[in-house]
Amino acid sequence: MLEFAILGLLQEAPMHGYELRKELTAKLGAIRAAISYGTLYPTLRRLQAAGWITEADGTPATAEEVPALTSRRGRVVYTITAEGKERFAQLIAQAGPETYDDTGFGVHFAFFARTDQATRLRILEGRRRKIEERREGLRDVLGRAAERLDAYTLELQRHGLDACEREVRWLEELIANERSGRAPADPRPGTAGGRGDNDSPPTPGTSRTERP
Amino acid sequence: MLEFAILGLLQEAPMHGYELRKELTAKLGAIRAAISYGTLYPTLRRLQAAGWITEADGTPATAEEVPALTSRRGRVVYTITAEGKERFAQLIAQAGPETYDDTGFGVHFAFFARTDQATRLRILEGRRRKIEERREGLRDVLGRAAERLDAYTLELQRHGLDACEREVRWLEELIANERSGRAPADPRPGTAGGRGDNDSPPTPGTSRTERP
DNA sequence: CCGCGATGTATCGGACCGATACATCGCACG
DNA sequence: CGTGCGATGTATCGGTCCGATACATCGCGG
Repeated sequence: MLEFAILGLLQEAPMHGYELRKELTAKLGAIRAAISYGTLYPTLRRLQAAGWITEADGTPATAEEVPALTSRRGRVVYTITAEGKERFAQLIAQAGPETYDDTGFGVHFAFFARTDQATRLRILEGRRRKIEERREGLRDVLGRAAERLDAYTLELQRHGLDACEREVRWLEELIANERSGRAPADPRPGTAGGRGDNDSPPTPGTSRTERP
Repeated sequence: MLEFAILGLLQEAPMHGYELRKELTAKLGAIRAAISYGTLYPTLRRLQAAGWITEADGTPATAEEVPALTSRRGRVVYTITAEGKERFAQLIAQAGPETYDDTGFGVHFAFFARTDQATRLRILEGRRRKIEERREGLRDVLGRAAERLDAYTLELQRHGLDACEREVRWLEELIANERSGRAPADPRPGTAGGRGDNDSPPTPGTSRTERP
């Protein structure tokens, strides 16, 4: 999961670890807490060993260029390689059941702008399926086993059920939008959006079309 | 976390591993997927080593009928000990910041029926605080960094923000109920509940008052 | 009588977290 | 002028938990 996110982020710009974590937090703040360095740095080394990213010292390696108003100390800047981009595309294409759990889905969704429409649809529908199953499980418990559980546990289930129903509806909307080729959260024309500025094109292609 | 849940469940009845997992799934289905056996069994052994649970063979031990080869594998039934109950109470009393993240909060909440009111209140307020912080972070990103992010990422943040606001409201209700001594999800008298049967007393004491 | 799904116990590699350590930089405050 | 302090930055370690896998028993229908 983290591997996927790093590969995705480094395609926007080369970064060092600390920066990577901040960007990760900004992008994934809705679905998970800040990533731990205890995970980040070992993962970076793993990706580097696999040849998917390369390490470049932050200090002016190319002689006099970039006087660097900051840092003499080794800030290690990572850059994604061609193999890394390929790996990222492969991870998207392979997106399977593990993509449907909470974290996996969120991370993949955050990089939908780099995902082709067919895969987006597949992931959204897989996620919906999974949430529907969870919802049915909760309904079962609330219906059949209600008297076995205490009031607090029941309240927890109710809250969870509500969240499930809400997410299913959200996914339905996204799926409908996806099928009609609109951008996410782009209401069908005629409904006032409320929020004025919505740039970002209808995200038509967005596929990353590697060109060697 | 799992340790806490096991100790809590075994106070209701002795169980073997498989059963424990099913009960765990029923009770925590709203907040997390089924627990893995790769976690459950090692944890059970750890708890046993610590003296908090004891192992008892499920089959009646008829003398020296020891399984020489592939004979009847005993279902291992675990029972909580007095030390285990004490440990559970201690875990509740110590409930700190780790209790405020998604999983930690959910698990503790599921055992609120075994938690004294003061601690319930403390946990609910800590959780609310944490969600409020997450909410502010999301508002920040949506406000300040919106143009840096693509439409999908923004949609994810909006959905997350909505979930945060919803959870804060839910927590407010629970806190208000808690302060007034009502049971959870017990609307103030006068509002029709819609759901007919709501047994479970107002959960007045519910404290487990260990008596040495 | 055979297969098959539910029940049941168990291990192993790997992902990820939280605490901790340490070093540099800019700057506010005395 | 220096001094401490918060942000930046890299790194390790122990521990929790997951997912895949393996294996054994039981009841049931075909």
